[in-house]
Amino acid sequence: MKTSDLPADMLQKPKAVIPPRISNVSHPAFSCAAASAGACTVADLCEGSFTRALEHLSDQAVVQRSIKRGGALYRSGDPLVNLYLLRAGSVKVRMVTYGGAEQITAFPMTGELLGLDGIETGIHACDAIALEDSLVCTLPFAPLMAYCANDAKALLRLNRLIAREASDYRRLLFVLAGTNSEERVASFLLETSKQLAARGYSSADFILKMTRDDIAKHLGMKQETVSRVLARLQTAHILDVSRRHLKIRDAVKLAVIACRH
Amino acid sequence: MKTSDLPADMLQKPKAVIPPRISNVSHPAFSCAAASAGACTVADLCEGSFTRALEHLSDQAVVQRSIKRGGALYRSGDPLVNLYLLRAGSVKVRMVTYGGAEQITAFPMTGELLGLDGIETGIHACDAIALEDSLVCTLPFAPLMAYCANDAKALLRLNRLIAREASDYRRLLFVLAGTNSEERVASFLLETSKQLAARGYSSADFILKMTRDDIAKHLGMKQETVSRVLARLQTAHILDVSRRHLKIRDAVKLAVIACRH
DNA sequence: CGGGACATTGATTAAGATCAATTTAAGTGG
DNA sequence: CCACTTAAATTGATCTTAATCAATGTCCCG
Repeated sequence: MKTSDLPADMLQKPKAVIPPRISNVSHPAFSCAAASAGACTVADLCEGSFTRALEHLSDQAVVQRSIKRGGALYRSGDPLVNLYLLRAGSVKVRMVTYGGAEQITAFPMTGELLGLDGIETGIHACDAIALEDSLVCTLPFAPLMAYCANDAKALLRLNRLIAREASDYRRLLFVLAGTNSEERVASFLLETSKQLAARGYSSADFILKMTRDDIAKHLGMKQETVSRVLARLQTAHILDVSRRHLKIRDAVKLAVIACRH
Repeated sequence: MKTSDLPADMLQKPKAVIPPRISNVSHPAFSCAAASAGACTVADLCEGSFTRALEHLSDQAVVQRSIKRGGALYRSGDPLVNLYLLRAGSVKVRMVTYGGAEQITAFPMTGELLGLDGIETGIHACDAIALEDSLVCTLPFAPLMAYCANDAKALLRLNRLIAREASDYRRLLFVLAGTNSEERVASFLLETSKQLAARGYSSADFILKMTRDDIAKHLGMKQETVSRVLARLQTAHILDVSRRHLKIRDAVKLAVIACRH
């Protein structure tokens, strides 16, 4: 599984649904920068049996799909048909109550697997909304399962991917239940920074793809509080904030704040 | 899959690790009251293929294990060897930070499947601590997976069970991120009430197995606040509270409170 | 019938929500 | 290209909620 040199920002000018250029070796689902940088959620699946599973699938149905900024990859209530591998762009995954309250459960980035929230019931429990024009590979769920049944390693890996979602929520649970607003924002920023670094981007200088309100709805706080915390961290020379553009000036102090409780 | 008439409270005087009495039809893993009442997490697995999987397994390794109140079924850091079906008693599942902060992720009751937090990495991420003397059936994980590979329906069911954990956390996330202390306690009580009802117990008059502090550590608040909220609900004639003994006097009002946000 | 864990209750403080007013940036269409 | 429109972000003043600190009460369990 070597990587292609497909640019990470190929979506700046999204081009319809064009079949991806396939480099000499790699499967379209894995010709992403994230995989090469080791940040792909499914990266450890890239070698060996899971790759074969996907190649098997690709004979019939692995296609790409582009989603415009603000558009939905899937919505709560949709039947689970596919899982999706995020190839470019970024997404928010959210639940919405009848009352309109919104909880953002995750901000997946390139290389991550989307759609697992549909597995429990066969119906998606969340909305997946693009934060910018994005591109995914479609992984039909039923054939994927069928393949895994014939491949013990792939099966274990699939199960681990599903279990990973619970792990992620468990961590977020901890943050929401046990920390104050400053710690929440700090750990969110560190997490984002780490994820970007794993994808080959700067860990200290980046653009947030989501609004303050999105961050607030992820961390269980209000947008005003997010703003104020960022302002405070700026004053303390820990961050440079200019709207969505963020520079981490003192990652150590930020980590200390994140781990205080 | 009919049920046996094994008493639900058989653990009041726990008897060593004695092989279960097997009724004429049922598998030991399913001779629990919860399964008969339809409250078993794995209940929909009880019929058909999954039962065969477990019968297959029982030839080799399905054993029961008892845990004393306060004892650990498994601990964070333990390798995943078994999943466990809770047959009697109750449990808290928790994470603990280096700093000693504790987050209780769930209070499983009879019929629920334990140990899924070990699947992602092969190492358990949580502690499972008995809130009272309890009894579990041991389900060796590796053979279970091996069996599922041969049975497409069982495989899907296993995956759904794993995904269910994420669903539960997602719901809790919502509560922690979006509601005040009164709403949190109200939804916790309603949830508990519902689960008990599903197991054939009274939904309006029950004994909590956990301390106020456990509830607090589940809901992201302080024990004093839990106490005060309960007192307020008592004053409002919605509850009758006497330490762990709880009566729900007005389930409708309680539900209104739980859904306010 | 102690002793210790658990629970309740009160007084005070601090953190974050809420309400409200600007400011800033980014599109959009003439 | 500029004026106009609008979504997003910031900032301030005030209010509410729950945390904190502290004392007391009570029920099991050995």
